[in-house]
Amino acid sequence: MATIKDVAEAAGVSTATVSAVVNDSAYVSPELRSRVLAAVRELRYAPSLVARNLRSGRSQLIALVVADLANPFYARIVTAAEAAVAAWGYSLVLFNSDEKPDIEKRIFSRIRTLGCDGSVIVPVGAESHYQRRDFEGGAPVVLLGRSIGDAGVDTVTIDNLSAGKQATNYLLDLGHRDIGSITGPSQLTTGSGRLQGMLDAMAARGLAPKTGHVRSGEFREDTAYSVARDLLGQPDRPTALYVANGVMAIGVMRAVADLGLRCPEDVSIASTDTVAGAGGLKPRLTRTEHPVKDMTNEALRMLVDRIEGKVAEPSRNVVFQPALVVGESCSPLKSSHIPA
Amino acid sequence: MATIKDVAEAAGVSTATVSAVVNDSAYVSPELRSRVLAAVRELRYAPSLVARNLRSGRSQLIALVVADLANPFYARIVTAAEAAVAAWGYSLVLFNSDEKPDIEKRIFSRIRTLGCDGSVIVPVGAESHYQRRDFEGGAPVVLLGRSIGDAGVDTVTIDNLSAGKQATNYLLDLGHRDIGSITGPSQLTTGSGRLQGMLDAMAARGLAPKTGHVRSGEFREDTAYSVARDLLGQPDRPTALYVANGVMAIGVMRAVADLGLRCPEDVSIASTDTVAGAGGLKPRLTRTEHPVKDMTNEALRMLVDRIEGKVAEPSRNVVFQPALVVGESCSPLKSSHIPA
DNA sequence: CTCTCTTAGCTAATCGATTAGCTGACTTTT
DNA sequence: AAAAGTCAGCTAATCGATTAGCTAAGAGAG
Repeated sequence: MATIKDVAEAAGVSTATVSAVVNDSAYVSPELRSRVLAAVRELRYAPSLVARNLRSGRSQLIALVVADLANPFYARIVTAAEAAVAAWGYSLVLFNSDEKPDIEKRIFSRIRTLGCDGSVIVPVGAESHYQRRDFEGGAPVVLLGRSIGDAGVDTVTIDNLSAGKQATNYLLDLGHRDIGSITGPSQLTTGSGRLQGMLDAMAARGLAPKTGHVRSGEFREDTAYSVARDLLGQPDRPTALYVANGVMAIGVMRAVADLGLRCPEDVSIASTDTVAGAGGLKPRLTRTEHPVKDMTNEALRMLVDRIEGKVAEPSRNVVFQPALVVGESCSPLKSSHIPA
Repeated sequence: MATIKDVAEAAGVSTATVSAVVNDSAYVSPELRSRVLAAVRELRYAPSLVARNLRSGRSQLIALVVADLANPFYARIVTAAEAAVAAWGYSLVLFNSDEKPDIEKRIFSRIRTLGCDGSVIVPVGAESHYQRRDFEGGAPVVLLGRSIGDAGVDTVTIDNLSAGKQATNYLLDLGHRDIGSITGPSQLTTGSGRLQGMLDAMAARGLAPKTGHVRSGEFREDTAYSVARDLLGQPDRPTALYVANGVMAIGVMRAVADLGLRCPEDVSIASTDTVAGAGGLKPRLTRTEHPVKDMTNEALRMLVDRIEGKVAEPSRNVVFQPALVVGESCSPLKSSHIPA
């Protein structure tokens, strides 16, 4: 690789002049300018980002740390982030913390040594992990997707409460009163928040799920399957179910089919899904979806603002609203279901 | 960020000593060593990769360029690559060429200026794009997934011929003789290769598909749906179909259902799929799968070998074999199908 | 006691680019 | 004609780490 010195020598000028021509940062006479450009072409010179970075303290790199690359939700974040990062003129360095806080810690130090200009992180650790000191002296950070306690950093999250509310209200509007739920783990905000939203929606109409009609499916397909099978096999099964995520919805649909029930005729299913589609299920699911692309774009916009020093505020928290997407998995409550 | 100078000052030693301690590259007395380590911890010093880079000419970065991030196949490559790259002590810089040769070209120059130590590329351009001169003077490259003409670089590909053969042989072994195929675009090796394998397998038993029983589904679900619907709606429909990829298989299954046919009772379906599962279709598909993880690991092993100068050969081409995964979408030919 | 050998740790050059600040030629002003 | 001003282009410092080569102190030999 040719260096700026080679070019300077070939053109019979100083490196400063070459730099001025290449960056168009100072006036250079047409005579010298053309000699420099000729030498650049001749030697196929491309300025080394590494050297430029050392001087400027910038790396043009933005790190993205996701919790589980194999999960389609994060895969979509990666897709959106790559496009956004490229559009802002940076390159994307990708890390997978695999839901392990200790791996995440090692990644953080790696990001520091790489000199990344900033990072978008889907946090996996407990709140304590993200106290400001962890980022102190380092590059700006935006936390994406999962809400953790206020760590004094920018965050972009989803309104899980609203997701549960929207899906449940849809079922309520169809006339359902006996609604059950397959929930996620209560220690995750994605689990507890959505359930709380569902309960809030019902409470707003003076209702509450029957005892035993709210079960944890652990965000897992197999668990959701067995829990749903048990719940729907009972004589007083709910007429509708709110399922707190997409993989569980697949398990629930399987349970419905295996019990000889039909969806939506016998039971209405509404869910919250992080990504579109839930694997092309047969009756397309009525669900709330996360605006993954918008969220990711916003996270990167916030990050780039910080990197380029355009923001003064200490920390901003943007909350996105999920969107209700109506499929064919819900039907109005049939009169036969209405108790006498 | 603390620099090596700050640490040297704090510990009362020279920068050379700090470097020696940090890199364990020379003997340092326990006394000084501990003072240095204390200062490192105190100042949260992490050596700047940028500076180290400039000196060593290495960047510890490996670029991965995929053709379409939104495609689950490439998403799996990304997942496997991130893990492999991390295991080798590098970091992954991710690019999406979006199937566009001109974007790919820009990415190549970006990779050069970033000073990446090497790249794994899923090529999208025509052969001419990858002639050796494009990489000349640059870092080592391994082409992954798609085979292009011999460009003098290392490649890791899949045996598409074998994929078509294996799936078709399975159908033949079940007694099927009238087998049709929904193929991909013939200009792609993944399209033409798999079809050729299917034809070869039949020819090996003195058979050939009937006229009109081989149709192009363009690797698209909707096209595959309408083509399959047309093909299977005819009175002399084939008893079995070989579908050349996973998304098309979803379309075909939908067509089967919409025609009131049952799989595998009325028609057997075997496919080739790049990733596992094909979205959890109802009768699980019998298919050939790509060993994505193994392929990606091998590509990175080859790349790291080159980067670290362990290989002499001009170029190596590794071809992986697809694996047949038996599901429930194929059944033996029923006697009613056998012509009198 | 002097000379040589060893070696811990330091000084300073280096990687490639940017840029503050200087030089000297030329122009303008009085 | 001398002083002042302008500015194209150069010199050299700088970013942070590594490392060749040097220094000086201690050990061992004679």
